[in-house]
Amino acid sequence: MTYQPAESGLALWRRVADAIESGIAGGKYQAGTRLPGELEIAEQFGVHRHTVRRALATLAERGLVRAERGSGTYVEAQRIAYPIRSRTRFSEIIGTSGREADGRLIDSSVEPAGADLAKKLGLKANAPVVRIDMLRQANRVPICVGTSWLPAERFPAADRIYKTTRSMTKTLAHFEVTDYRRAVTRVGAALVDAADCAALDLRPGSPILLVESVDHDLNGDPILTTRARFAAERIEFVIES
Amino acid sequence: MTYQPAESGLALWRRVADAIESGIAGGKYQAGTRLPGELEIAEQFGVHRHTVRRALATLAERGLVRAERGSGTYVEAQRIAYPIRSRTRFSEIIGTSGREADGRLIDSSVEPAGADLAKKLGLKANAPVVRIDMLRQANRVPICVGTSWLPAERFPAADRIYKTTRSMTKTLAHFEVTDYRRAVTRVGAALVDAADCAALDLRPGSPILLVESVDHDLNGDPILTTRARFAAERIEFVIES
DNA sequence: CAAAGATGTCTATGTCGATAGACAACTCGC
DNA sequence: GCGAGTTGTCTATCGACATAGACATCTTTG
Repeated sequence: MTYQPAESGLALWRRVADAIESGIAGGKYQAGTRLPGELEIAEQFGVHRHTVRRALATLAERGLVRAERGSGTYVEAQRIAYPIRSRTRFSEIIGTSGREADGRLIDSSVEPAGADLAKKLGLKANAPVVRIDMLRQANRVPICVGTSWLPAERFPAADRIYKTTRSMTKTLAHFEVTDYRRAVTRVGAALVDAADCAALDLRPGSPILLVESVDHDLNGDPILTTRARFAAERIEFVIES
Repeated sequence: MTYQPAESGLALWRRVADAIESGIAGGKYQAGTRLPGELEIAEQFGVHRHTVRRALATLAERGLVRAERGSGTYVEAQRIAYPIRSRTRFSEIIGTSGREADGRLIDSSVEPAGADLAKKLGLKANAPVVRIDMLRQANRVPICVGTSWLPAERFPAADRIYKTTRSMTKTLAHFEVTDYRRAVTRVGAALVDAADCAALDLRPGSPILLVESVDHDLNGDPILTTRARFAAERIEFVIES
């Protein structure tokens, strides 16, 4: 065989890399253990050793594996557990895992709410909302990018507060909302697009977790809805019922 | 420019296809609406129109969009909402959405539990468990493949029951477990591997949702743990807190 | 120390991916 | 009915992808 991309649009080395990465994510190759040799992997996938080398090179560059000359290639990585429950706070979760949480404001504005947004926040159509685009990191590693919307009437200039506090919890506290609850979370998966690719420091074709959420205050009134994209290779959601 | 895969291992047309698919999943292009013209998309991504055409062709083949000659290309798809709560039943969820649920047994056996598995099911190390590999469909469209494990002592020959009932709920009912609860669910995302690619009828490089779950009976004793891979393009999880 | 086995690097060759340009066929609005 | 704008199809060119084989360099084991 020479070159048979089989209509998938994925380079062969990329398919091999993805398969190994899946193996690591799925527990087939555990952290610290040694991967099979390059020749063995090549035989397993029915490809040339050079193709395997290219796959491993990209995994090594991303810090997922580490090649040791003369010895073998070893698994490095581990995902952060991200619990989703009624009390879900980015900075708390990251902090509890022993990492330093950070939120950067990318852009913001006040806009009229579309139909979908107004319904989620319990507002009249075209009521003003504050839009906050942000990038969240753990130990300087980007975890997710996303957009939050808050009712502008109740939370005027929430974006300016967020810019200085770098935390949504602290921003809400500014408006006397000392506690709030996650009401609903929707989780899907997709492939990263070009813009997020740069923001999250991912490769094109990496999987991302799409999250859409609504938070209520203690009276049950919606105060915040968010659409975020998480780097799937760095995060795993945990839901306890 | 000629050919610049930019180290990603993804064909350019594939990156464009993924971006458009993300746009559909993320709500940028809503169902029924018209996509921008081929030339416009080409300009937007800085690629040739042929490249865009190839991207759209694959999306059309998968039923995500529909091209109308002389007029434009239109969005078709919509994902199934899959609620995750303490009462989570595949057949119920699919049935409620107006689709026909089906479960096919792929393989099964009785094995000693590994350390991880024994802990999840509250068993002693190496206690026997029934392993059930299955493929689940909605209207004959594959939704997920996965493996369930049950304590073999309490649920002997559970695999044979599953084979005939094609439902885990009915299988448990055979053993006088009329009700049970989801205790914990872990959700991640990855890229599909070769085996699941065939089973789920996906293209290589498609994103999948990884789900690991544990169910308890009403006494709080673990009775069932599952590791499943869902086709992300057909499903979206909903968590209400 | 020596041999086996692992990763690292080089050269060469055939096929596919992406571009470029041109034209056909169809839809819609005026 | 006509023209602008859209999707559908063709030919040609050039660089990247995958293969093939050979050899260097390092680690581990006996």
